[in-house]
Amino acid sequence: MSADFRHRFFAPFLPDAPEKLQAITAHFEPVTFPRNALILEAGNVSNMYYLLESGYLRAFTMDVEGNEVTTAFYCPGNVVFEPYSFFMRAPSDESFQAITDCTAYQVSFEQLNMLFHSIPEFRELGRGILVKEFAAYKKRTLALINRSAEERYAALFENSRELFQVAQLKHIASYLGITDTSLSRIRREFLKKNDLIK
Amino acid sequence: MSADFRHRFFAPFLPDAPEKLQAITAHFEPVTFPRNALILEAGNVSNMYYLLESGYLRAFTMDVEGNEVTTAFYCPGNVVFEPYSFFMRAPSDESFQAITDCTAYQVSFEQLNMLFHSIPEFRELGRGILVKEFAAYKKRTLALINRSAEERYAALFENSRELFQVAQLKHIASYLGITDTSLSRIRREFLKKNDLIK
DNA sequence: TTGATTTCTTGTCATAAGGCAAGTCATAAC
DNA sequence: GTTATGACTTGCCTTATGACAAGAAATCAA
Repeated sequence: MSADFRHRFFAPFLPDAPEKLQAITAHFEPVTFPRNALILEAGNVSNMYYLLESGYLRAFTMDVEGNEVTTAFYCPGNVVFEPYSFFMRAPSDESFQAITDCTAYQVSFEQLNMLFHSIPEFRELGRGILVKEFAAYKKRTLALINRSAEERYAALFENSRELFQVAQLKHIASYLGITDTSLSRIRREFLKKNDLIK
Repeated sequence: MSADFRHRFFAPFLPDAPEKLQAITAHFEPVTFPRNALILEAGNVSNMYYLLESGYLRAFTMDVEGNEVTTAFYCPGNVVFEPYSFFMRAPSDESFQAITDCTAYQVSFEQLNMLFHSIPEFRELGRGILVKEFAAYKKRTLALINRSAEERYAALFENSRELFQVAQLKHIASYLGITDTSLSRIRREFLKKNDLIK
């Protein structure tokens, strides 16, 4: 049978410690966000750590000219938090926004820290999540240096087609490091090449 | 008086626990690297965590076409390690290379983990270093999206002029996301504009 | 010293992507 | 319905950067 999402998420990391698993999942409480909701606003301290069960989110920040730049997309199954603001208790440069209705589980900084202190395996898991996020970010930004915009578009498209049905073109564009105008043209060529035109 | 580098590095984080400070610094042993030495080779597991006391290092990886891309420069005072490989015990995608003779202090994964388990303050410090590295990386790569190559060059130049006297142009170029040809031209224009021509 | 190798510069040309503005289309507000 | 607003497309032109190749300068080896 399928336990709830929290349980399915953490169980593989604690196969032999059901009481610890229970202690952890009990602290992640369900929460929902309507489409367009701001989950975290830049300038505030990120105080919640989320497991995204369904729906899509994006992170964005403002560049020096005041333009929004989407820095991340979050898909179902992802962990959502801003590491620096969350752990250093500092104002966030980034905002999080729901791009569809979402369901998630959340835990506060205080609760998470308490769990880290009391459950070494959970501490290790938390660090693993952080370093995996970092590695994924490095890998993604490497493409900004050595792949063309069309290649970056194709990679994102293959990785998450559903995202393209819910995210705005301008958000995808700034995530890929190009303008919405360019993305519109790239998309046209891409669909033409791949005979995906409706 | 000035204690050694390890002590100066860690003392501000443990002002009230000299015995813990001593336990930590005792596990960081001095090491030197000659210019051009490969400190970590891609494919191997990163097993050492370094505090760089003097000299400069770079991290690099290979892109899909087999070109070297410099992903980071490390200056005196920096912490040097590859988080994913180090903590996940996985082969590294990146290599580290000394670009000058260097002196550093190193601690192994086993020793660091032991210290993390036994000294909660050190654990917090370790996490702080990791999230600061991540935040710095995010900030730097954001410039790849919204700043021109010349602006990225100027920022790096201001941030670390000494680096420009020791790092090769092609390494700086791939770090900035441009070719060495373009960097050569950008540098010429930059020096002209700023009346820095010798 | 000499030659070999690497590093850096410069020229010519091609191209990816941006800036700007107009136009279409869909959606929400009234 | 009509209008207003935002989302996306397209055209025209500019520009930053890349590709390639030749030459200059620096470094290293013998």
